[in-house]
Amino acid sequence: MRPLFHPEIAEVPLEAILHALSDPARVTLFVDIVGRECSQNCSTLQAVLEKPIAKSTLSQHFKVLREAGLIRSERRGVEMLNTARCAEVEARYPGLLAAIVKAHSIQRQAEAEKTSRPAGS
Amino acid sequence: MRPLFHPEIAEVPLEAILHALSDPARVTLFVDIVGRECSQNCSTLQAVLEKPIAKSTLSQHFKVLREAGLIRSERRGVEMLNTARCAEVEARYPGLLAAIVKAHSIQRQAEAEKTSRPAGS
DNA sequence: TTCTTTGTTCAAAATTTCCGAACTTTTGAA
DNA sequence: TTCAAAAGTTCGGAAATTTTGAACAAAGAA
Repeated sequence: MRPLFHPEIAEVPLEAILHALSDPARVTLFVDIVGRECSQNCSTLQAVLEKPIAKSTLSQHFKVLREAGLIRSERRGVEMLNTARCAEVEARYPGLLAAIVKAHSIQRQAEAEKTSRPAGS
Repeated sequence: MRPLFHPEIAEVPLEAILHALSDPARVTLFVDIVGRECSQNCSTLQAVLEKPIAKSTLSQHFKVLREAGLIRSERRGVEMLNTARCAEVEARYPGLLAAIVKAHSIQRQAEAEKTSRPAGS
């Protein structure tokens, strides 16, 4: 298996970062990774998604996050441990990831309130 | 011609905003609109793009920005005047647009320096 | 009216994404 | 060792999205 490619943040276009996080599944996975103490493998992380997706699609999503410089994936035995590269991205694009993670949280909160109060109350 | 649709920011998923700005042409157009005092029509704004694109593609790009709640387009005679909806987006997702606009500026700056100093100097 | 300018819509081509099947790598059990 | 299971990757075709030229619509000027 070819070694995984991890670009320097300086090599990653801003558009690639935004594209990586413009997918519902990917931004959810990334925010979850950011919020964890310990790195987790891909299959475990899939559990945070609302809709189940194919294993090959999940692999592709992790590749997109990795090549956007957002996560680092290390092989640990048979699994991959994924960690966020927040500090590196922050060094180049200050405030970017924090704003997106916060926005995601705000959206989740709004959805939760919408669900608990079905129609105008 | 059907009236243009402008969603409430609360109705726009975060992913739609990120997707709208994940395209090189769209983020460039948007950042340009944000930086202008006066609203501009679509054709004029096309001049800020590096690569020329088809008129129909440009129209589609503005539609994507509009439906992501990022710009407001008003018909003024035969042309469309576009303005950014920064304040509204800021109210829901604090810091998001500022961070992206700033990141875009940082990237432009880095590209400029790279061009003036071709290979390691 | 007729022409020009600006932007939209439509349908087909080009590109990207998703998924199932097959494959690789590593671990652990027999 | 050998075999099987687990976790991901790769590949090829199907499905979805994007791009584009051509035709169309609307407003204003001649």
